[in-house]
Amino acid sequence: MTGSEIRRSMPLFPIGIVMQLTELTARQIRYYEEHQLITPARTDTNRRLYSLNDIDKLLEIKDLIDQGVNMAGIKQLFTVKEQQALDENELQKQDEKVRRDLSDDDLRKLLRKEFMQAGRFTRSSMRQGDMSRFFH
Amino acid sequence: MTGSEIRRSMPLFPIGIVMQLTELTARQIRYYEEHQLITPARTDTNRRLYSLNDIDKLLEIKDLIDQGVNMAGIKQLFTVKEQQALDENELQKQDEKVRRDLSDDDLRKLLRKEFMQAGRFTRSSMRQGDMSRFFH
DNA sequence: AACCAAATGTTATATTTTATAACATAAAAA
DNA sequence: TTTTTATGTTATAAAATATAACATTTGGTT
Repeated sequence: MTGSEIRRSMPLFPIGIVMQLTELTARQIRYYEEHQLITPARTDTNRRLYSLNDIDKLLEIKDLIDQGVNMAGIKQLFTVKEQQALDENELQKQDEKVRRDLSDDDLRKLLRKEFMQAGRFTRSSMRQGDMSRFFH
Repeated sequence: MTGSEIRRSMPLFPIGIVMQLTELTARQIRYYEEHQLITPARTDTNRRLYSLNDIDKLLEIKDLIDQGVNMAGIKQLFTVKEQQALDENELQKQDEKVRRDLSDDDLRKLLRKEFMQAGRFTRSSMRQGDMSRFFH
């Protein structure tokens, strides 16, 4: 994990600050947590502490809600994006490896990965219908 | 003012977080404020809010105190460094101007500024003796 | 040694913030 | 129309913060 990723995931902000930064109410922020869209850390005295990543997510949530997406939709979007990020990371690592040492076997693996990547968003990982509102 | 400077001066952190990040007690942090080494913002309900800059300063203070510097010394160091930063900014702006349009007059001004800069730390702005412990 | 001031600790009290939970409500979905 | 979803509102308890006063420690002075 890189340094900036560590900093971005460091639990720093109490809910009051997060309210200001996101212009969400405490009720909303806790509700989104209840629906597992974020999982802030806790102090040893049970106070929630949010990271920069959490705040980014909350801003994304706010945006999506404005666009009419519900909790389930947002959750799906997050898992898809998470998967994408992992795939892209994997692709990049593969690319680097290829640049160092390109074997037939690696090439096959790489192509398979990129194929999977290209096929994203056509099926899988989202149950059909849920996201149909995006494609009309 | 640049974007990063704005972010670094944004009041974000309540004192509890600052205590963790700096490993200073609330008493110490407030004491340094009492001596005008930092001036955190206040919420409309009188809670202190510290910026990243404040936190950096507190870490510097901690370091200097470990080295035996007292409040007055730290204050002097801060004003000197502040002045330095302003001078450097000024120098840079002059440099840029020169690159665009170098007149004899500007050249004279620039040289005078750089001369001043070189002579820093020999006298002035610190009363002799206060900082002598640094130069033995 | 006795003293003094600087830096920090400790304690008490009042206010503010946060957590949890329950009930209320408006808008969207079924 | 009835349900569900997202959010508001209210009450209560616990934690965090502000202020101020007094206590303690420590290094330097006399």
